[in-house]
Amino acid sequence: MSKPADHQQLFENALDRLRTSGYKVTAARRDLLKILCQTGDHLTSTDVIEKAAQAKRPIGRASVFRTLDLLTELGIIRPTYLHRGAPNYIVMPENGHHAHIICRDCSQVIEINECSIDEMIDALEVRHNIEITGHLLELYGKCKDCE
Amino acid sequence: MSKPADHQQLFENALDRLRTSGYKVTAARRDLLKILCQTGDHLTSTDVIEKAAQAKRPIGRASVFRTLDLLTELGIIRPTYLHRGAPNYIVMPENGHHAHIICRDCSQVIEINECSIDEMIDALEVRHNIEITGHLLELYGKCKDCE
DNA sequence: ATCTTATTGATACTTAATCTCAATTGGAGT
DNA sequence: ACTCCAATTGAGATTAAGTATCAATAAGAT
Repeated sequence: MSKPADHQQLFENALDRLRTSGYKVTAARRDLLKILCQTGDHLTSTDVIEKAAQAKRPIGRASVFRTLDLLTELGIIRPTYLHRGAPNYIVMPENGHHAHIICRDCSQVIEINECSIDEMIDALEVRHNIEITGHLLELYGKCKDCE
Repeated sequence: MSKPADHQQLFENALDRLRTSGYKVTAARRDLLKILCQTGDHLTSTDVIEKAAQAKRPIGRASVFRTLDLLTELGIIRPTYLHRGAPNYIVMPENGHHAHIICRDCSQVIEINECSIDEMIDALEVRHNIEITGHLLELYGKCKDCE
């Protein structure tokens, strides 16, 4: 079980992962990561493009998509489907665990911090001979407001 | 723990869910569901559009998108982001459980049938006062071929 | 068999994402 | 600090994905 990391921590860690993976830490990537970490979860690419365009040091459209792809590949962010249309991106913490509940009626998203599937993951690693480095658990249900 | 339902079972069950939700069981919806259930998981909308166009009784582009949206809303299918670009759709079984591992290197998808997070879900239902009807568990790692 | 309403398909349209290529920049090495 | 080179960027063109409109059709209730 782990506490949610604060924004600054997430940001620093993500930068490290970029660096140690051999990619350049450019102004565009730094600024974009800042946007993602500060704003919080569930931004669409359009959201990010908008924010990036309004920044003091604007980032181009193509670079936003490229960076989102790169960060996804590195496991730093993760696209997920909340509503129709474009994916929403979440920033994955260092331990790679993220879980939320989506209400099927109102699409409200409830973030979950307690997550105890570690034992199951251990078993899967052995059974499939694979090293698991992260997960996304999405739960679907009907929230109390929608009952 | 549950066995994976066979295609026919998935299909019949999905039709039932459509019907009991008050939607008409049209030829287009039936054919499209058949495509989804028979072909298996991880088709993109473009894949489905192609298959639907080649069928004996072709289904129009717009109807494919409409039906994919409807089936998603009903929890019968679920978009996920495996690679870049458009989402891939998976057909959710009656029990609403789906889990897979995605290799971060080669994007290979390993389906998982054993899934033991039921106790955890019970606890979450109580804690968040919500009824959970399904989940998607995505695990990220590096498969043996990519080590 | 009839009727009502949901659904469909064709087309036009909007929005999202990708490609290309010259200009720029991070950072390794000197 | 300075130089250099490959990685990265931005602008704009292009392609692909998804949506809207509306007359025609079909499901299924009576």
